[in-house]
Amino acid sequence: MELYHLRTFVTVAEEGHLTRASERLFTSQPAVSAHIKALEEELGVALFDRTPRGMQLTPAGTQLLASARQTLAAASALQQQARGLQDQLIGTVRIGLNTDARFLRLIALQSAVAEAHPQVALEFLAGNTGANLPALRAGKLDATFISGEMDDPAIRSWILCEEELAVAAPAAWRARLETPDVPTLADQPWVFTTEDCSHYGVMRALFQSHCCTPRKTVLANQEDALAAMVEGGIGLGIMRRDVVEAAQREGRLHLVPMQLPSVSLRMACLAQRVADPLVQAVLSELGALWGLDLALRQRASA
Amino acid sequence: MELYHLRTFVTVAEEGHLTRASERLFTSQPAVSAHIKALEEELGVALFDRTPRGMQLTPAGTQLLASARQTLAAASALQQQARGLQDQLIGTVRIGLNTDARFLRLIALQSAVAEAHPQVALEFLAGNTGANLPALRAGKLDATFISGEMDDPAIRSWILCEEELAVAAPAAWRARLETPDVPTLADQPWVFTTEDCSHYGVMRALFQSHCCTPRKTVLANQEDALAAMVEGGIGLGIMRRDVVEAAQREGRLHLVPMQLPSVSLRMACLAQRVADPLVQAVLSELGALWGLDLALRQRASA
DNA sequence: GCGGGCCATCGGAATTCCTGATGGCGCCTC
DNA sequence: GAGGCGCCATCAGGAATTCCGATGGCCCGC
Repeated sequence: MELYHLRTFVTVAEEGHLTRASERLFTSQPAVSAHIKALEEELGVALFDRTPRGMQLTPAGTQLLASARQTLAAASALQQQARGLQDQLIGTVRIGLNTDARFLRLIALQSAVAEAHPQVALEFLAGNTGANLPALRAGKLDATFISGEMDDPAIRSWILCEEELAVAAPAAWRARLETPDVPTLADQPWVFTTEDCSHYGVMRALFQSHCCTPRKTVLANQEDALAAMVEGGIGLGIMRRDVVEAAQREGRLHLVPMQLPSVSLRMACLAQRVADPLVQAVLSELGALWGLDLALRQRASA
Repeated sequence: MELYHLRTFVTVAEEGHLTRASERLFTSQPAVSAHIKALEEELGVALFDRTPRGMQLTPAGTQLLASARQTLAAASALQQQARGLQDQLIGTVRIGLNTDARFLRLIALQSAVAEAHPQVALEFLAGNTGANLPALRAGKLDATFISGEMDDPAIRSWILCEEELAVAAPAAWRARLETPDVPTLADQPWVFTTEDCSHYGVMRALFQSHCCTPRKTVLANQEDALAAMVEGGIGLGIMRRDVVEAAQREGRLHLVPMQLPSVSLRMACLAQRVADPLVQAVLSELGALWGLDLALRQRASA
């Protein structure tokens, strides 16, 4: 039995599904299946019941899950303690992104961290809110930018700023969208994001409050792709207001005059990693950049 | 970082010596070196100072040693908890031997365990007190028979019986050893055992109390080999009294008329494994065989 | 009855780990 | 001062383990 067996066990227990667990663990489904099989054989206990709908913890599996978490927590505590003992902080911090580098002030962050901790490497990993949270939970990210609300007690997050959103339309649609009402907008084709993206929630809330459903034309889970499709005339989309404004000035997009609620841009990490010196290093410099006091604090109010 | 890294770390810390640690871990010295190197690189901390005399824990290594032990203890607790949850006890118990199977009542033990726990396999691994204790500490044995005193708090042991010992001589030496005094015996050639064998301690104590030293002719660390050498006329040796008596009746050995102190035959296991259901299964059946009440008890008085 | 979802297995590839041999360094003895 | 020994680090090759894409079996829903 090794720690990777336990990580797999815990992840499968949380997902109830081998394929989803393999995605969180960034490995393949047969690998996850083999980990569980090997662990069950070594422990001599069935951890899961296999059902057509997925993996269901057995009573024994439920009892052992806590011990597995304790073992992983002890190992994690050792790693964190080690980082506190380093002469100079050494390591790599993998940070998930959910929007463009300039908006997130990544260059300044990189410089600040490099200045304060020469032996800490940052890895900026493109993603989106929907992919980043699972990767964070799976331990594949050390911290991540996300947008929207966050109420998972296993995750700590700090609000960096409020992202103001706007409805973007192809420049050619300007005339027919001077002062549209919501049903008129719903009747237009839309470029959707994935459901786990905060923009999607804003869009859905908008239409639900007017009892109508937008026509989904296409889906794009990257902001660049969404912007390109809107500019290309495929449909409407929700983007950050400052981006739409800049594009409108350049004649590439039309900003539909409508007020949308903002979403909170956050920096998030696992609650149990908050004390990790590597995470602290990033939070500290990020806080300085955004004029905030991030650190070992109560979780920001949702 | 996996659990085998931590096992290596703890063992090297205890031994202060890569080669000795590799022997305890039943692996090779380069493998142990690589484990430590990999762990130090991952943690970003030097765990040991390399000296010509061996590996010396750094201050950071000393601090992390406790965390490593906690992690291993948590993993071990999970495994024990799993065994308690098995429908039927499943597993293998590796038992170290230090004398012949008949004396240790192994056949009866095997039958009793098989009857009570059909899915528990016993592995009887030949050894001696000197090799068995390191193997037990290294986790390569689950339990072991040993002889002699035991004062290591990390090990629990139960006295099964007192082994009466006797000095055996080649049958041809009968005439010159009718009623020998100790200096006379010391002047004879002797077949030694290794120093970690309890018989060695008895022999040394005998001569030290008379201020003389026996002549070492040859060394044998297996009882069979020792018996063969004594029968072959190479020298004297200390053996179990019942074995010498049986051989004398058959004319193969001469039992030198002299009283020796007895040594305690014990069953030992790691203190932290006492609660392990597999170990409990063996102790329970063994206790029934020897008419004793072994189990979750205070350690037997030394 | 058919298609889809889910997990288990297989064979081959990739990666990791181990081992025997060997080298470098420091210390001790002659 | 030189040589030998002890100890750890490295190397190359082999062994073992793990991973992955493909595929099969079973169950469920339409």
